[in-house]
Amino acid sequence: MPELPEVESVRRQLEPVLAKVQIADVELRRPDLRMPFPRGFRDRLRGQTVLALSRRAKYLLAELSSNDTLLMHLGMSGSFHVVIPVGAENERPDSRPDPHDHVAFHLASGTVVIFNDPRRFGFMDLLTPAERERHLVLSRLGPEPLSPDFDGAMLARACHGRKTSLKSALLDQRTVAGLGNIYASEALHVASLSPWRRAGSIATPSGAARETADRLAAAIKKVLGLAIERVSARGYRASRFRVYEREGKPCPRRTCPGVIRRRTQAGRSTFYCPVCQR
DNA sequence: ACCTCGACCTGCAAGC
DNA sequence: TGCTTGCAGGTCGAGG
Repeated sequence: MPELPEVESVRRQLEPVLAKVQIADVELRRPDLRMPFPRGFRDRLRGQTVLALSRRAKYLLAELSSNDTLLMHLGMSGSFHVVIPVGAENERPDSRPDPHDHVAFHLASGTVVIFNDPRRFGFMDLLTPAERERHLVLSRLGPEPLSPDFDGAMLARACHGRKTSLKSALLDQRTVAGLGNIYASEALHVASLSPWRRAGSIATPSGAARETADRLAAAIKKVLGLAIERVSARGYRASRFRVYEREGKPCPRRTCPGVIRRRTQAGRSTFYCPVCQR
């Protein structure tokens, strides 16, 4: 489920459970997810204390007392759940273990943190400080959209000269980090911008497009900020979307007579209002 | 260098 | 009921 808001919500839930706690053991129930677990994964984690749990784009980073970083990605279907130890009388001997519970972190407190991922598009990696420093993906990620220094000027710079569509540019993690298929569509609707518009068109040298880039940057912040609140309050999916999965429904913009459409763009569904998004 | 496409893997809903 | 098909919120590598 995870775009930036869902990952941030997971981080907030997990942080108090993991931070300052020692990992007693790690159980790997299969050798790989999207890619194999690194060699020595278990041994390098055992006995480590998690100093902090942070997020960059859609990645979770657990800083360890060894100075290594446990890098985790939820892929398309990854989730964590926390199992707090209870008395043996509460055990359910008849319950089958979930076959998609792939990793179990046994904490010194007795709490167990389980990683579940049916599609196995997620992954975990263990990085030394040097590896983290020059990590090919991390080092190329674009700005954090919710950081104060992300603004229209920054977005315009990232889109300058690009011939791909605005939607594709937003999905490209080097442009802005953390948007996915849902919130890219949502942000474009808030900003009244067509998903098919050329990305470079919001960055003309004349500065005429500057207002457009500002509007889009503000829309991204708004959509993500709101989604974090909703996801954290109500659980996973941020319940109501403006356009996503709303094909055939009226455009939510007051006074707009449009009807939401869905079209495939770069192999993925794009939802938009053909009337007010230009 | 840039961009698009297919592949990765499972589960679920719709259609026949 | 059971089969097949298409679709799903992410990323990466091959190829144009």
